[in-house]
Amino acid sequence: MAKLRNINRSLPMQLLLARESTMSLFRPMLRSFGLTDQQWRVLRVLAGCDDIEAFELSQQSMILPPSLTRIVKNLEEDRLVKRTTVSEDQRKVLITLTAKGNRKYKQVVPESEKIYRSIEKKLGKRELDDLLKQLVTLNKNLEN
Amino acid sequence: MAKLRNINRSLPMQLLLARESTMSLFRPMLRSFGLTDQQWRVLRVLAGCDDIEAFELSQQSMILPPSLTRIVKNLEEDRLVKRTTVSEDQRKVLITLTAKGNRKYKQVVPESEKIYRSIEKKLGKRELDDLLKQLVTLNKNLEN
DNA sequence: TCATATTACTTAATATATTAAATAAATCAA
DNA sequence: TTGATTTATTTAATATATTAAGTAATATGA
Repeated sequence: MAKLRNINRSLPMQLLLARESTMSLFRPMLRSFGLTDQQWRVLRVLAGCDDIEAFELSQQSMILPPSLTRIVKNLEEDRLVKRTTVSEDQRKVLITLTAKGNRKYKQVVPESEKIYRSIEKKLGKRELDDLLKQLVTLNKNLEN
Repeated sequence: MAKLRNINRSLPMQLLLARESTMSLFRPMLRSFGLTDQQWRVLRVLAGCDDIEAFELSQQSMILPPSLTRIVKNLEEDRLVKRTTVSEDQRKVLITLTAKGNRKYKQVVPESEKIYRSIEKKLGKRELDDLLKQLVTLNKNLEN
């Protein structure tokens, strides 16, 4: 009978485990700021630009459009982001960070970096850089 | 102002992207068998043992207990798994694969391996093994 | 120009994730 | 032995993921 590979040899499983191991270090910090993982991904992208179209935000934050619709709605209710429509193309929606959103972002950044440096310390900077390089290569080679 | 690292240098983001790139290759196949990602993770663990306690299944499938409760309930409605309670400790629940569940598992395995080999071909076996080794190390070093 | 197709986003439906609280069985301590 | 604690699982509440369908604005072509 055909047997499936062991979990230790399964790329999808090891990636899932790695993502979880890593995020579990950041999650308590994000929650202490009242943010979910996904909300933070959105704020992070928005902090890197003046404004951005919904589709582009979806790509960069790796959140599918239907989820993004609700996440942005919730962030808007918290006054962290603002939505406007583009007059030249009324289908499009522009999303921007509010001043409050920017303050929140600036509060989280140093805490996030602190955690990141603790990971660097645990793994070794060289090993981490090497792993990152391999992941970037993987992602390049698998993108369809 | 403190600036956050670029996404290309963010381990959590690259892991998320890698997991997505990889799973997007398996997902259509799993859906064609009427399975979600998580349902497949559960079947896969169950196929490796006669029966298993809910907590242990939760660990091995990397699904939190509350999610597992519903996933197992759905799989039970599809007659792919069976639940029984342990007489020595009535708190515990044992989950087993049914004959139907085992047939489903055996159908999926060769298709899954086929996709895995196509990934090996795209990335190179040596590179893939190396990446896996690094991920296993990462997971070992970050487990609390 | 006007029907058709495409684009950008939203809504809907079902499944899963996360955290907290609840339940019930088993264990422990006085 | 019994009241308190712990363990194993489930329920509940809110947030997100995934796929399909819907809506409205824009672009395209005869």
